[in-house]
Formats: sequence, structure tokens, C-alpha cells
Amino acid sequence: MSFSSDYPVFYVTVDVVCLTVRDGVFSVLLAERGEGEQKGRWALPGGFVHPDEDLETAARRELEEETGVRAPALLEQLASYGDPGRDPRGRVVSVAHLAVAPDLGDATGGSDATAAAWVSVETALRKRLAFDHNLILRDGVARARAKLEWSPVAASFCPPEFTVADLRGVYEAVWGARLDPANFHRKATGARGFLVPLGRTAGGGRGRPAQLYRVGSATRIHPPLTISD
Amino acid sequence: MSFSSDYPVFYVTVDVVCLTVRDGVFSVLLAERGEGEQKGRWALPGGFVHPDEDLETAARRELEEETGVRAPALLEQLASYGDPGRDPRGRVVSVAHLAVAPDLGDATGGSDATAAAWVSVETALRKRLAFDHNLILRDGVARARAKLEWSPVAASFCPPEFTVADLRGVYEAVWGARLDPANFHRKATGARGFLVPLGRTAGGGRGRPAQLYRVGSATRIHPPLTISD
DNA sequence: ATAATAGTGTCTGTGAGACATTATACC
DNA sequence: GGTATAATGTCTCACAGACACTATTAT
Repeated sequence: MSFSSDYPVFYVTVDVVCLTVRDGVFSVLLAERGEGEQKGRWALPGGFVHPDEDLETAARRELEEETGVRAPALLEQLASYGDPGRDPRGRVVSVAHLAVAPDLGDATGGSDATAAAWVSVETALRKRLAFDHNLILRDGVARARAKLEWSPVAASFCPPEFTVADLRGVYEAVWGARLDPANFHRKATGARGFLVPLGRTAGGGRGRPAQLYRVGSATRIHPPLTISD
Repeated sequence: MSFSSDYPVFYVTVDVVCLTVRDGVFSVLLAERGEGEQKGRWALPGGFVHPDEDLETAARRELEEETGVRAPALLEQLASYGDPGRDPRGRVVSVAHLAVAPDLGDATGGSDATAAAWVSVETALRKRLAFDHNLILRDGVARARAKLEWSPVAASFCPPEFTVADLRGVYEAVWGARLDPANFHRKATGARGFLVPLGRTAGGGRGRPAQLYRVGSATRIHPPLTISD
């Protein structure tokens, strides 16, 4: 280091808003805090960035260590939270990330034996989470809802092969709205580069079997799937 | 502080991508670095966050100290940049901000006597800026271009009272595209809550005098002003 | 009058939403 | 056949883009 010793010093953490849809319920991954500050309170998974680690790597590592969730389909930076006093132990800036995963079943907890659980977003927002994690969660949820309109992020909530009805279920759960199946089908399959048909059908349903798709390479879906005004 | 002494320690800075439109040219505010690291190279204005200051306040302070620009019409967080090695002096995380200001005339430089100048975005992106500021600038420009579609941010590039032609000039400069004046007029004035007519006209132009407007209270413009496909 | 810019009208194509209709499975 | 879901077709309305046209100023 070549900074003089009177430069202000900070601690930097990452926190992860990890979202999924489980049985039609829009859910977020929470970890119960063990020993130390805010013990026993629920919080977003996260922790201190290591000295030689970039921010995204730290987010991925903390997510797995605290909750056992590996390799989410999407992980991107959300925003940073650095108000003085947001952590009573010192000056901590947290770089929050947004992760999206398909339904992975119950959370097992991570290698450091903290408890982890999927909680419905509605419930989580009503809880009193640790630090400023209510604010971070609100921002993450808002980002996810907005991104559904113009990005293929909905497919990140689904397994690699999925039906149009699966995808519609994601939109309905995240937006908390009912969508017309017929119009949704036409719009989703018509958005260029969004869905790639696999030529096979899904079994197990009650009616006519649905085509299977995988997500295409487009980074924006066009025209966007607008949430009804 | 109650962290044990072996927690990793970081320095936290803010950098500001401050954008404007000057005589039809989409421009960014750069500062020439004085003594110290990367001396003589152009950089985004920014600096270290003070111990008791929140991030947005720090961004506002650094912008004024280094360039003399006060109270931009918009200042919001952009993203954080924290790769190990992005600053050779130590582990520095920079929280970048996006600012938008109307044309303020030539930059005078700030109280600490560094040089500051408005540079066309095109030129700035071709320069080799300090640290990872080329990346930050790219991200800021992309954010601004995207926000024009659905937010009233274009008005932040204008003085408090402006004409529809002024506003169109912002879109054309930022997007680098020509827009049909007739259709733009209909869309801009038709977007609910975007423009508030003042009932007065602007003088000085060559043709029929244009109505003056101020920006409305809407946070999203609807329907959006889409950039032509 | 001419030029220049502001602002409106009109036409056409695309897409959204409502909803009817057909297709294909299980019971 | 009855029911459930997938997928397509049809109709109407709103809006985007192209562009003709009118309005109001300066020279």
C-alpha cells in the first residue's frame, strides 16, 4: 500500500438478493445470523470480500458458503449501500448483488452451519431483517420485476428446458398478476431470440402436452413483455 | 470499531460520470489528475469518501471540489468497481455515480486547482483515461442512453424552462440519431406527466416561436420514447 | 414573398388485449 | 365423451413512423 495512514479505511462486504419461484411463490433466500452482530435475525446471505477477490466472485462464494446455493443462472451487481451507521461495528460498504436461480428445493444451509431458507418475498419484506437488508431486498425485487419486461431473465428462474406455461408462471409470480395464456404464448414465442423450440414435448400435465424450449441468445427481448397498465 | 484487526481493509472512493449536451454535442466532464498516481492523465472527477459521509454526498462534494460543478439536476448511483489491481496503490472500491447537468458553460476547475473540461463523449471514449475510467464511462453512457427511453432524464440536460426542440436536441445528441420533429413533438407532449406547458413562448428563434415547458412530476414517461429499431 | 421552424392531421403497419376456436392429451 | 391445457385465429384499439399540411415568426 502506498496510501498515507490517515486515509479513511472501510470494510467492504457483499450481500446477495437470491430470488426464485417455488410452487408459484416468488421467494428469496435468507440466512439466519449466527454469533456476532444481529445474532438470530434473518439477513441476506453475504460477508466480507477477501483481499484478492473481485466483487462478483465474493458474492458467489458467500452465497454458496452460507446457503449451499451454487451457480445461480444469473448474478449481477445491484447497488452499493454505504450510509455511515448502517453497521454499528464500523464503516462498512456493502455491494449488493442480484441472483436468480431455478427452484432448487429446500435450502440446506452452508458449510458454516448457518441456517438458510427460502422465504416468500411478501413475508420477507414484512420481517425486520438485519442491517438495511429490507431496503436492499426492496431494490432487488424492483430490479427483477423491471427486468422481466425487456430481458430474458425469466428463463433464469426456470430449469434449462421449460414450457411456455412455466415461463408464464414466473411472470405471474414475480409480478403478482394474472396473464392471458393465449396472448402470453404469442408474445413470448414471437419475441425474436428469446425462446428456442426443442421439438419435444413435456409429459405429465393434464391437457395437451406443451412444447419444450430453451432460452435463446438474445440479451433483450423485443418487443418487450409489458406489464399491463 | 469492533472488527478484529485481521479483517481485510479497503479504501472507498466515488467517481462521477457527469454528462451534458453543449451545442448539440453529448459531453462528459473530465479532470486532469495533478500530483500522485496517474499524474497528467484525464480522469472522471472523484476521490475518497470521508469517514462520516454517505456515498451520494461524497460524489456531490468531489464533483464540486474538482470541477466547480454544483447541484447537477440528477445524481444517482451507477455501479461499483472493485477489481483487485484496479488501483496500483492498494485495494480501492469505487462507487461510480451518474450526474446530468444542463449546459453550464466552460468548466472552471475546482477549488483544488486541478484542470477540468467538458469533452465530447466520443472523444473521451477514445482517450486512455486513468484507472478503469473508460469502463465506468461506457457504463454511464449506456445507462443515460437507456434511461432516455422511459425516464424524464432528458429534462435534466435542459435549463428549467425549455422547448420541445431543446428536448429533441438532447435525444438526438445522446442517441446519435435524427428524430422526426413532428412525431417527437406528439410523443413528448402526449406522454402523461412528462411536460408541463407554461403558456409562454421562447423568443430568438428563426421560425414560429416554440412553447416553453417545464418538466412534470412523473418518474416514468408513458408510453416510452423508443429509440427507432 | 420566402425561408425557417412549430405544431397538427392523416395514413398505414404492428402489436396488445379480449376472446373464440382448434388441437391433443388424460380420465 | 368430458375436461383440461396448449396453441392459433380474429377482432379492435392504440400507437409508431412517414409525411403532407397548416401556423407563425424573421428577413
